[in-house]
Amino acid sequence: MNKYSDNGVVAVDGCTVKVVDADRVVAVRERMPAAEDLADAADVFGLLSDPNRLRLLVALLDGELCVCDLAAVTGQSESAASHALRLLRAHRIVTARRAGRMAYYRLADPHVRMLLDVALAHIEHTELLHPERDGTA
Amino acid sequence: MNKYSDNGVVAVDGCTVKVVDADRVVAVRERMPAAEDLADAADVFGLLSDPNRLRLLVALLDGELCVCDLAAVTGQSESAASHALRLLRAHRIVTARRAGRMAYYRLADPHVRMLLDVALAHIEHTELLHPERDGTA
DNA sequence: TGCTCATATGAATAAGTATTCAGATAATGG
DNA sequence: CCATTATCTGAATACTTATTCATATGAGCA
Repeated sequence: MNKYSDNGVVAVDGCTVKVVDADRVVAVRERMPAAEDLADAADVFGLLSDPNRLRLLVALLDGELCVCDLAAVTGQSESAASHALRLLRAHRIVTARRAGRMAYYRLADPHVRMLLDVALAHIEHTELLHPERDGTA
Repeated sequence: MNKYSDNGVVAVDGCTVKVVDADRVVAVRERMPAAEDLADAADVFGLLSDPNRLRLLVALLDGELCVCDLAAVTGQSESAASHALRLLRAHRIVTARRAGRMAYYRLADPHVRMLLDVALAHIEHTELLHPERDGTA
């Protein structure tokens, strides 16, 4: 038995809160990542939560592309693409290489690449289960 | 050589758009998942993009918890937790089991579990690189 | 030098989203 | 039953975010 009992109270931010399984609450709280780390992770997920940004990143999985090609691939205006790319660049998810007046963007974050791979794998998997959706655009 | 040339135009939604590498634009567009699938994936990422929801899901990685324990673990009001859980439930990311007046929630989506695992692995990895942040809440 | 094109930016609007509070529902114990 | 407790819900507020349009920057080219 622990110093906390089930069906008791737990101290949260100084004040006490009623809980059902106090031991597990304490244990899970101890395993919870730091607030700052969770905020960072949430930010990354947030950047992936927009269909247009997601399209941009999927397009970049195979290698770099310039802004106008990215706009064409993702079906958005070049201005919208540029805004989106700026956001992604600010979070170091993509990097830009300038060649004359063109800017070539590429995926810079292997962690994001993994998340994209998981998402795409899931999409393909559901395609197999539910082939009523056409996989191409 | 393809029917499209580099530095040409590509048809997008009926109207033509200037591109630099027309072949790649066409190729990438063909590999792009369906809009609906991308929207679904973006939705899932969006659900993971809030720190409080992320905390809820991380807490559920080890098994089910009731609403008041989830509120305690994640440091939010029970009302806020309930709202968040409702959203997650609506998207079938968690499921609820009722036992009397308590509701026990659990992670229901293995795909989301994978995404959480990737995110947590990344957090732990950066912890090792930058130990200035304390891993516990 | 002046013109055009690729990209970037700012500001404004519009749309979406989180959080809170008050109250509703429904189950338990007395 | 009545009071209490756990959870849920709706509506209001405040906040964040996407999208657009107009314009700026800056490179190549005539």
